[in-house]
Amino acid sequence: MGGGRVQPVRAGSKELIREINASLVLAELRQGLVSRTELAKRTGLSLPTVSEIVADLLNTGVVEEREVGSSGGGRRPVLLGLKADAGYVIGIKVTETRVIAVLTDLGAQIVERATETVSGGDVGTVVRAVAKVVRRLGRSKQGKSRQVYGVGVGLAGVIDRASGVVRHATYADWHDVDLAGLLAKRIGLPVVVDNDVNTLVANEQWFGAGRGVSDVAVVSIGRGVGLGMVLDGRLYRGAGGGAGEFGHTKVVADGPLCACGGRGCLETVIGEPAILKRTKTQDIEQAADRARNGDREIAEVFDEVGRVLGTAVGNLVNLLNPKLIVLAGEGTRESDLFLPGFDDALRNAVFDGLQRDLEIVVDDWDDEAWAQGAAGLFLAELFQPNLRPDEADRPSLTARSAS
Amino acid sequence: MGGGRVQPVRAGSKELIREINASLVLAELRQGLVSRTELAKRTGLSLPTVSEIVADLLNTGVVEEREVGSSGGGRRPVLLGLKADAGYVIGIKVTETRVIAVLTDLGAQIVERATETVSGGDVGTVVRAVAKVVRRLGRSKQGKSRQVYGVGVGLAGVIDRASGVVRHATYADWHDVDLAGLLAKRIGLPVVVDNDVNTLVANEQWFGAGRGVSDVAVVSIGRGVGLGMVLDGRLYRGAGGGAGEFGHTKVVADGPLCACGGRGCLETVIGEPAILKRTKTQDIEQAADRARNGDREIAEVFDEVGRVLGTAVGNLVNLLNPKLIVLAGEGTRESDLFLPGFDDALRNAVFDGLQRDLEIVVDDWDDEAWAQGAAGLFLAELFQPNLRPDEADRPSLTARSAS
DNA sequence: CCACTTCCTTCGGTGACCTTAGGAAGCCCT
DNA sequence: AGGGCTTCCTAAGGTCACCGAAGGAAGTGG
Repeated sequence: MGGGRVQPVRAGSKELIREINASLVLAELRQGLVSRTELAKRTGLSLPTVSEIVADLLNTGVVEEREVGSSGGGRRPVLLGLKADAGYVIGIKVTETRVIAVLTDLGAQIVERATETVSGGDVGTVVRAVAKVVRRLGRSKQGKSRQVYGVGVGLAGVIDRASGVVRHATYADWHDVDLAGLLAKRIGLPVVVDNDVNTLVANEQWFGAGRGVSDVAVVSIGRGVGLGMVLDGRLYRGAGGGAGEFGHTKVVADGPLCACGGRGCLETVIGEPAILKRTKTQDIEQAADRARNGDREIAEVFDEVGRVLGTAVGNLVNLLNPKLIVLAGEGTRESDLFLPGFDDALRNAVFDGLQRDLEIVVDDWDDEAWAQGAAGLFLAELFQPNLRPDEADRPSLTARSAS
Repeated sequence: MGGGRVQPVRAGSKELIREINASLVLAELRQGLVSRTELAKRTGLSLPTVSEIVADLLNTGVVEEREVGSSGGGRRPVLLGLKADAGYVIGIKVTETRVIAVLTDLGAQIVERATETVSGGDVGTVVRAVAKVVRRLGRSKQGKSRQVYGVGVGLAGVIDRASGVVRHATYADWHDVDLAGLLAKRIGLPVVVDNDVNTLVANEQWFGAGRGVSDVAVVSIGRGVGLGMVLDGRLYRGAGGGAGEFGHTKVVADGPLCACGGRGCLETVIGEPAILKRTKTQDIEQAADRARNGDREIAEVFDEVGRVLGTAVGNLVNLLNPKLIVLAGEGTRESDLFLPGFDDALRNAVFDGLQRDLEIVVDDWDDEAWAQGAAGLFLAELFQPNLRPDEADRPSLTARSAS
């Protein structure tokens, strides 16, 4: 049941070696055009090995020889690059009202989009809607069927990623729904389901500000407050997939009642509904506008929101000592109003010495970006070697099929 | 600078395979006596491979053939076991006043002890004291020199484990002291230095309640409050080795001033000095006795301590969703007084659904156990394969020396 | 004492790695 | 234009850890 016992690593074998090394090569190729020789240098592998791996990848069609580089007095290198259109991945963000989907190439660049409205939050409805957009994106406008490697899905809730089971969805009354299984069966593709904040994290880690940084926390603010973490270079999900319930950490003793049943949750102070209530406005934009136009009381509310968030994030830093904090979500649109207070409170809360290398980035994402993140999540799976013993049927670019 | 860029995994090679597989075999052997056939089943390796690896280990002297098991109608298995006295490891806990050292076998069982008093907290003094106990433990009573694989050291502070540099020590004015380097040079053995709570964690993970559990948080309470974490099966230290400053998370807005310069730190509420101050006693035992004998006011203080800690730990659970929480340290001696409040507050703070699989264990450790933990930390190094590319000169049982 | 079971070893094959050598393709200088 | 030099890549051969299959070793039970 999630977490459980440790089987530290998968048993070593020739195939494992090849997967690891192919992944190393692919990881370098994602950074841009590189020659074989350069690849050998960067990965630490010998040149013949790199050549052989590259030959494999060329064969599969994932990589292509691009152009010829320049050199100072010698044979010129053949630059290799990922063949972005060698295949596609679909990323999906499921919200209360809509299913937002994007088709991306292997570089996570968006190629096409599709949306479906849903209502009711019924599982069947959502599955049907997802199947519909996947079908639509699965073929080009000329009607040709596309090579789609799989689908990544993000939604708010507690999700056991290993099994793809939604333990509990935030905006619907789902319990222990095997969404990945249902979808995989329905659309016949590998499906990865994860918490939506984790999709953002994956995107950050692979394509955004967190690229190459091994310890990152992404805090999403908006209606709720979410948290995704990359620890030691890997997305951390907790024993039961429930890590990151940042919005329900208690920050006010005997504070206001939260939808979760607890009292004084962070969300009850800095979530959108809480702000609306305290500013007596209908709409967050309206509140922000007023604050910007001199409404001191409302400005005060935003300032306090920033301070509370700053302290909470500061405590997070004390616990985890990340190198980078990314603030994301709609809530960042009001960052001009709360950032000063946030910064101040953060500085006060963070233990001396953890400050110096800490970086804070505000990154505004729209719904489409979340979907793109979901695609990135699947890509991450695709590009990483299988070190764990379970996950045998994970999708992979590096595990060779028929050679 | 610490953390930094990701080099996801070490390049694959035959040696890596062997290291991984030897580690798998060793991991099984640590659980008890096992036959070759059984090892093959458990590790997923083929029998010939297991035999070969075992042959290697027998050769090295780490493993030995013990006895012959029983079978139902067939050749009886040769049971293999770790040869505990094949070598030793020294674990050391450095405190303000003493250097406590233990010599353990490869099963982390204590074989001998040694202590040195230190005063002043000067780096040179500590190094000399450590060297002294190591020298003493390094030879048996008959004066024969022992095979010692290395030394693990734990002390309170922010420590960059990769380099063994003490960024900041809690009870002394050390900054950026390369303790591991100094010690290694002085005693001529591999040295691993880490935060003392992490030594406890290592012990829990390998030999205690956390054995085989992949997500554990160990909270140490006493004079200060510490936190060590195993996340995804690995000790987590943060980008700069500074993770786990649980004692300096802010729990009271504008609370009392802490030694760290901040306000409202957890330590300022539940640390031993804080309790003494609030109960107006000289000695924590005394306070506890009074509470147990009916002093309502003091009992109230302990109850509140429990509640504050419970909420803080609850928030920790919300963030990380561990499977197990271990409470350790001298502070647990008063657990009868604060546990009820702790439990209550914890239950209220933890997000629904993260509760069900959560386990809480109180584990009282004395100073010697911390030293044993330090030994365990080194053993963990010794038994685990090198997956990372750096750490080339890490001590290891599995990387073969001259065959 | 012979069938049967279980444990372990021996042997040969595969594949991924490496090192070494050498061919290919460019530059530069006389 | 052609020989030297540099750089990039491929070819060939060796090593080693894995595996599967076959078989020897050591028991039990009829």
